[in-house]
Amino acid sequence: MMPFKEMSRLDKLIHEPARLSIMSALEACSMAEFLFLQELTGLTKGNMSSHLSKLEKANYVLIGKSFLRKKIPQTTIQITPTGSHALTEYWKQIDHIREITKQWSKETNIAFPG
Amino acid sequence: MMPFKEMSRLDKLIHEPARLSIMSALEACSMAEFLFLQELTGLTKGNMSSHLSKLEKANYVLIGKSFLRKKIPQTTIQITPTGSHALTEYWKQIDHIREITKQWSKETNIAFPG
DNA sequence: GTATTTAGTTTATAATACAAACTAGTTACT
DNA sequence: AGTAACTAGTTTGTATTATAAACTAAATAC
Repeated sequence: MMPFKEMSRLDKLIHEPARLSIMSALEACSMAEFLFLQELTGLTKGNMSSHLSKLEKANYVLIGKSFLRKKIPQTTIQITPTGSHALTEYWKQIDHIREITKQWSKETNIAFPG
Repeated sequence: MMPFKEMSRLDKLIHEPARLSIMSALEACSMAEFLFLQELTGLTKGNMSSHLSKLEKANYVLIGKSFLRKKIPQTTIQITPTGSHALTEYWKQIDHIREITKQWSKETNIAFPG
């Protein structure tokens, strides 16, 4: 069993820490504002913006632009079913990797103890 | 509670999938040869070499060069206590993040149900 | 009417993952 | 003996990308 090749198949769009935090936050809220999300994650605006663009391009999030009282721009972000599924799969994959790594480790330590 | 900023503190040297697979493999074997490790991880030689250099510079692995029958070069790699500790901490951090995210998620869903 | 703030986007830079090209030595072939 | 091809890596170049700095557009303050 070769668990290690599995790691290279991790969804890199989600694996990146900034995006992992965005996706995790969005999974918890049904909808979030740009600035709220920024505060939660501690990212700069520029950073937030570009990461969100990537997530949007992959259809992991839905971005809506509206105006508060027809004046102040407000960007709201939601996770899509696709994104939610991808996040779930990501954690499943992490769990799977850890499990089979542990398993392989046990076998190997019998072969090469100490 | 703001779990999401924690993610940006993940040890990036370990987080990178290629290196995570190297470190996981090394944690299982007490010592591994370059080529064995390459086969396990599915990385190219160039890739292996540069990732190992980075891990060595951080003192996460110990690289030893010897010659088989005084002829064929053989590189052996071991994880160091520092590296082993870093890997353990990495998984701990992942667990912690997941846990507090789940917690935060629960709270948030009470505030914004549906 | 100018200055500052708000809510983002775009651009530029610095880091880095990756593979291709290279090195140094070994074995195979004729 | 001499050349070709293989082995075990390393170094170099390229392409991607994470990040922050600079910019935009509109609103409010003075």
